[in-house]
Amino acid sequence: MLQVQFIRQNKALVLERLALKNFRELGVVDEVLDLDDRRKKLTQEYDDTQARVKSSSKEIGKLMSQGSQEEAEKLKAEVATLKERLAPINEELNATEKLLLETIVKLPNLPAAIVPAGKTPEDNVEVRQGGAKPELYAGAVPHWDLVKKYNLIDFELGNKITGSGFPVYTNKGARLQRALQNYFLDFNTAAGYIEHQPPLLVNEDSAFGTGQLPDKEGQMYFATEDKYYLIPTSEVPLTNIYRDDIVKESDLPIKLTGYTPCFRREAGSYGKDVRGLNRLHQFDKVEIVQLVHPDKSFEILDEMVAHVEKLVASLGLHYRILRLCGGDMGFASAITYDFEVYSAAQQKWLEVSSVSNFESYQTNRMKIRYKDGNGKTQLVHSLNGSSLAFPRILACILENNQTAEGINLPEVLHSYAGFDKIA
RNA sequence: GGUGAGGUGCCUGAGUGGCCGAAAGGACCGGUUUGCUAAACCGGCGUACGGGUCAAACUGUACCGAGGGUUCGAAUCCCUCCCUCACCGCCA
Repeated sequence: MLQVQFIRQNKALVLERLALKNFRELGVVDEVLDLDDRRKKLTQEYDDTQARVKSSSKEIGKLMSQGSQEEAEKLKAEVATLKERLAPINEELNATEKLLLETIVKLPNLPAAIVPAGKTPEDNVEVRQGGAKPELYAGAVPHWDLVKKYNLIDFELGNKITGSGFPVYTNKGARLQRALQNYFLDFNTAAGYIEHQPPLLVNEDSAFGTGQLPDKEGQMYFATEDKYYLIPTSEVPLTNIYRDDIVKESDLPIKLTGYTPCFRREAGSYGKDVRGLNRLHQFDKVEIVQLVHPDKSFEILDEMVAHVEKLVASLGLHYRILRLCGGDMGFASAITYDFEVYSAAQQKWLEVSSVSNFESYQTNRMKIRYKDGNGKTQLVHSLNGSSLAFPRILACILENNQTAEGINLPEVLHSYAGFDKIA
């Protein structure tokens, strides 16, 4: 969430940036400031009164030990009066703080200066393309036909066991998943990311920390009995590792990577966009997360983009990198680059990675800080990116490398998969 | 799931109603000193939200798992919840 202090000092900028993100309820900004004023005033009042209660209480103790019962009783009566005043102040203060929090979390992060204006994906700016556009042979088909033909994925079986969007990977399809996992993780750890295997269910605090709560409950599966959320991405448990911590400045940057299944309800999605592997309720992803010094986050964002680009390129896929416009960015992000790979058989671009700088938006929620040279506590910046999400990568690998004789795997996967061709 | 014990600062650990934001030791930071890959000594060393200040200094309040209660006063007493550990049960 945004910092009140920052909003107070940069109100005009905040309003302008929020508008770029197509955030309409600009009145929320004033609400936040009013509530914060009120909070301060009540805090002052409460603290002053409480200070008097405390000093009187000490006095009472002294009087009693001196045997001055009468004096003590008089003071007790005074304290009782003060405490009567204290209760309603405290109640109002708590209510105000709660409302302030509920209000300020409605504000999305401010888009960075270089974020393009716009409302829809059409307004995203293409930064660059890479890889060769695949030429398919005449008999080429989409991946949902290929996986059937070669027995790689059974969607119907997933329907039977669970429901739609929960595919069963079989034979070389399953093995390929395992290959992707190992390849991606090795690629990330080679770049200094520390591998983690986090829980797949998280508590409410964690879901709040990365910005899934409030408001996005509907996107997550929820285990009601224990009040745990199934993670929509490993970003959630990975970033929350450092929740409420003050890390050493010298420990930055902290680089994490992890493989997990991801669970998304994706309520309301339908049609050709969700065909085959294009959109699933359960899918696999390797994530990279960094916690960094605030002065470095944009530099590191570029590094992370370059890192993911190398990975995508190594798979021989035709890709493009988009800088998302204000309207298409996530709620918590200050700037996001999307990676899309080209599916020749579907003749469309498929998003496979999203790399974002959240600046202090998440860390302010999670209270992830470091001490600067002056001993002052500062928020670190958080970033993350997919490196990579499996299903669409898999779809493109299958589709783009199909021949009349079978599917040729990208060379980097040969040793991981244990085979180089699906036939 | 059952029974028992317990949750105190970065760590260990003392503290059963006022003198406790909290002993002591360790770690860490700064300094002094000793001619040796280190020791000794001195000092510092929580967080949050206010006030104050150019910034500090300084200062108020809260926090000893969380929330509530008793009391003039709570780390200390009571209640609820959460968590940890041990043993038993069950089990990958």
